[in-house]
Amino acid sequence: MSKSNDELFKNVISHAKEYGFVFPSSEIYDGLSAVYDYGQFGAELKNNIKTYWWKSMVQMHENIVGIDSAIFMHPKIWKASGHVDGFNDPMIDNKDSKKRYRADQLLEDKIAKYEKDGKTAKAESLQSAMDEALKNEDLPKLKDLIVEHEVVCPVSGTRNWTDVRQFNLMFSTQFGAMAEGSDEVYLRPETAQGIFVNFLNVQKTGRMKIPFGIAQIGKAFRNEVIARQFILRMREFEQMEMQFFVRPGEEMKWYAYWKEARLKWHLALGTATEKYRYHDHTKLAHYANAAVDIEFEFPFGFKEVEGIHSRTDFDLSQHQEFSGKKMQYFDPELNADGKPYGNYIPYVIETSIGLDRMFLLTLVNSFEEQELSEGDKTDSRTVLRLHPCLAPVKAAVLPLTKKDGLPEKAKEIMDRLKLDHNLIYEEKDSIGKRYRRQDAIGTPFCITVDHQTLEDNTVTIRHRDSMEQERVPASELERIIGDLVSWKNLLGS
RNA sequence: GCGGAAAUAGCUCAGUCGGUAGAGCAUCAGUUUCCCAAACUGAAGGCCGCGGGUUCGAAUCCCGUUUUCCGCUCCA
Repeated sequence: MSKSNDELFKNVISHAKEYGFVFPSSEIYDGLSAVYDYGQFGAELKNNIKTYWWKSMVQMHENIVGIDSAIFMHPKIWKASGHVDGFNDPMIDNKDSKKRYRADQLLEDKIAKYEKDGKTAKAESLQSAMDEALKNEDLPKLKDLIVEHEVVCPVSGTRNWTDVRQFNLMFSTQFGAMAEGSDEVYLRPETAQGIFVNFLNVQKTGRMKIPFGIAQIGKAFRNEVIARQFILRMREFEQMEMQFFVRPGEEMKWYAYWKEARLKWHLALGTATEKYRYHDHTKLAHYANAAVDIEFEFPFGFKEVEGIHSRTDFDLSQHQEFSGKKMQYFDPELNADGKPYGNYIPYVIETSIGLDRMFLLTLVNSFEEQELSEGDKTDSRTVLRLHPCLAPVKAAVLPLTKKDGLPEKAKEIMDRLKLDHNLIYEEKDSIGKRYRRQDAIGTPFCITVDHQTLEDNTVTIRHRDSMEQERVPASELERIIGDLVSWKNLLGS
């Protein structure tokens, strides 16, 4: 990270705290590692990002519906999804090189070496011993095998190993008040499974026809080995994701469609195109046949914000196998041969965006420290150039002074407009200072009531980005502000 | 998890040789001004991250711990 970017990121974090966007969790008790709370303006901004996503995905697509599934799910689901196996890795550290490895991978490498050297018998005996140990989750045995077969660290070349430890990335808790006899359940490590297990419910009750999508916004939990970089990687995080069910064989068409559509969603907010890039996966997860990340250039480099994955029929097939319920769809449409497509397990295209990352992206991208000095008068301001639809506060109503009946007039306007929008009323301090305070939280418009208002019932609207003002009739305010912050501006583009 | 750095007011930071804590900005009350950080007066705000130790005495020295940042590592 370059020094200026480092500074920028630190300033954004300070700003986020100082102006009530993000606080460290449990701060008065020294905080809890990698857990953060959203403050008064942060919660508003986050809600607006959710609304933008939900409206874009659900409201704007007649064939996409939204659900809200529970965080607790049947433990078998995580066996079916592969998380119980995939999220449990036996790890071992080399004390000299300080490198960490997956114990089973070190042994796999050793087996490969034995085979290459023609020591087939040794390879086979190690393989079966390792499989046995992994199956029984016998960690000391894995360590013994590493010692016995003289596995060395590829970096340091030494055999100075720690014990093998299990890293479970899923949080677990006891289901049922009595610890004894209760079952262990996991906090979901992803929201996707809540959609897959409701596939039949939604399809049937919603009379959904393929292709169709199910969207969801919700919390997920991962016990990351290391969680850092502010709210970029947290142990408790929120996902906004949509699973789009398609006919087998048509998945690549829809993959391409969503890849493009999702980037458009980001760019519609006005972010510079060069801040984004696609990152195509070459190494695919076990369930995917194509995957791409949409990455944003944070001050500390390009990082994944959203993923678009072609998940094939892996998840639904797994649930069909583990639950014994048929996860099929009957497609009555006629194919090229004039026959119905018939029964099949749909293929799935997933779009999954990290809400907290999108929040951080929005903060970083809108944060600007402007130099406004003129002549010998030094001046500057910090402004969040948020899209009006995302801004926590849509407008501030400000009487120019505290007397001459201006506050009364301003409150009258405030009472009318607050029926539609989240507003702030403020009469303390000079007008310039109040403008700057609103800039700092990204309020796009300031409505100023002055002496002329009392004469002809006009007010000024001061625009955050240009700092310019226009005078409009107070009676027109509802329409004008309504138009300026309307979702139409964002969804229509 | 390893290594490095840091932690003092809401924010950014100063604090000398170990002698009971300061600035700027922000906040609150008031006077004055009235369209882009005005000025003045006053107030509030601190277990110097936490816990031990050394010392007559610790923000300061030592040990531990927590949290954060950076680099590794991890991220099916």
